[in-house]
Amino acid sequence: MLWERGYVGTSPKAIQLAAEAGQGSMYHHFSGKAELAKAAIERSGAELRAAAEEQFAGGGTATERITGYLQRDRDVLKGCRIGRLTADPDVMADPVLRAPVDETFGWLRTRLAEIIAEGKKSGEYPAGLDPEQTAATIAAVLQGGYVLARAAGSAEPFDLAVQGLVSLLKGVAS
Amino acid sequence: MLWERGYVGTSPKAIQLAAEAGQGSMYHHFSGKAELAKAAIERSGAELRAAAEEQFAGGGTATERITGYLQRDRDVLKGCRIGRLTADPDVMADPVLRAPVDETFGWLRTRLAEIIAEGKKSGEYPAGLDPEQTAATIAAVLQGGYVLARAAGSAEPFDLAVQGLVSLLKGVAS
DNA sequence: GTCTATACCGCGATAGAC
DNA sequence: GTCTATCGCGGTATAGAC
Repeated sequence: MLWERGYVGTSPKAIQLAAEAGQGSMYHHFSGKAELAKAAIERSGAELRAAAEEQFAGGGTATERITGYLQRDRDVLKGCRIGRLTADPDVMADPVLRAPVDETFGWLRTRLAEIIAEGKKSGEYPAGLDPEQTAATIAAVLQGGYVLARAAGSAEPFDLAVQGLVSLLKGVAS
Repeated sequence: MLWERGYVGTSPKAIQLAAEAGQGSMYHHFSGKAELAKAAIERSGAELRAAAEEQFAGGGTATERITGYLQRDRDVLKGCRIGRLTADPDVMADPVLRAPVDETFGWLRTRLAEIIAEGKKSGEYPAGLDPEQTAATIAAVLQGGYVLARAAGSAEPFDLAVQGLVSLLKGVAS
């Protein structure tokens, strides 16, 4: 529900209805909306990391693993579960809720930078390529691709952006 | 206010307070929240186009104009006024509100593609570079850069992503 | 054209019975 | 642990006076 409607747009009552749980149950197990959201965000972050690592850990060159990650099947029009939360004022205002969002993208950028560094070591990428910068660019293309796709009501801009990035990466690869 | 709190997070009452206008005035000039938001979104879209065109129309090579646009001063942590709306369920669900968002990004991608096509014509970029793809990638890096920056609570990821993209572009340019 | 008053609803949380 | 009842608040809009 966070994914579809965001934090502000999701009410405890709606959650209870979807979970077929009563008010009392919810407030017995969670102190309130924020704590419940925290649990949900941490879970989504863990799932995102697991899904990404599946691609990263597979064999192949750095470019192969990165393009595999970029081009894996995605629910493009629904956007990114974690990324969409950055537009939620209440999430951004609460350090406890922002933390798991921050950590997830921090992990992703670090992991991508490692793979690019490996690609440099193996001679796949030129020595001048900056791993941190390139990692941020890759993560940004995905997040921005979701934004463009949702704006257009079509997955096309996402696919174009990803293809454009892959072409640029192949352009600098030896 | 749309920029800071989004559509769902902005109430008519708050708007009236900020504008020092009464309820009656607002409902006399606008049929309701949606129509008011439509006007605001269209205005933001026009401003975004004007600001971008300022960079695009300046002199210089295609790469210079694109990097000028990418690196211009931005309120990174506040995000993109138009892009953030793609996370708003009520905006996405209403075709009338989504239309100006769609048109703004449509215009931006088209304009960037034109500049890249000019760069190809002048021999700055290789014939194999796809203008539409590259344009989508550039727009996505900006939108995604905002997302990463807001997640991190720092402009750094945005700057890294932009620099990474500029490096890749320069890598394929002759 | 602008004002105040009012209406209706749903949010987020609490209270206290069972 | 779960239930129902209730609370106070603010969102969104309308009514009708001025």
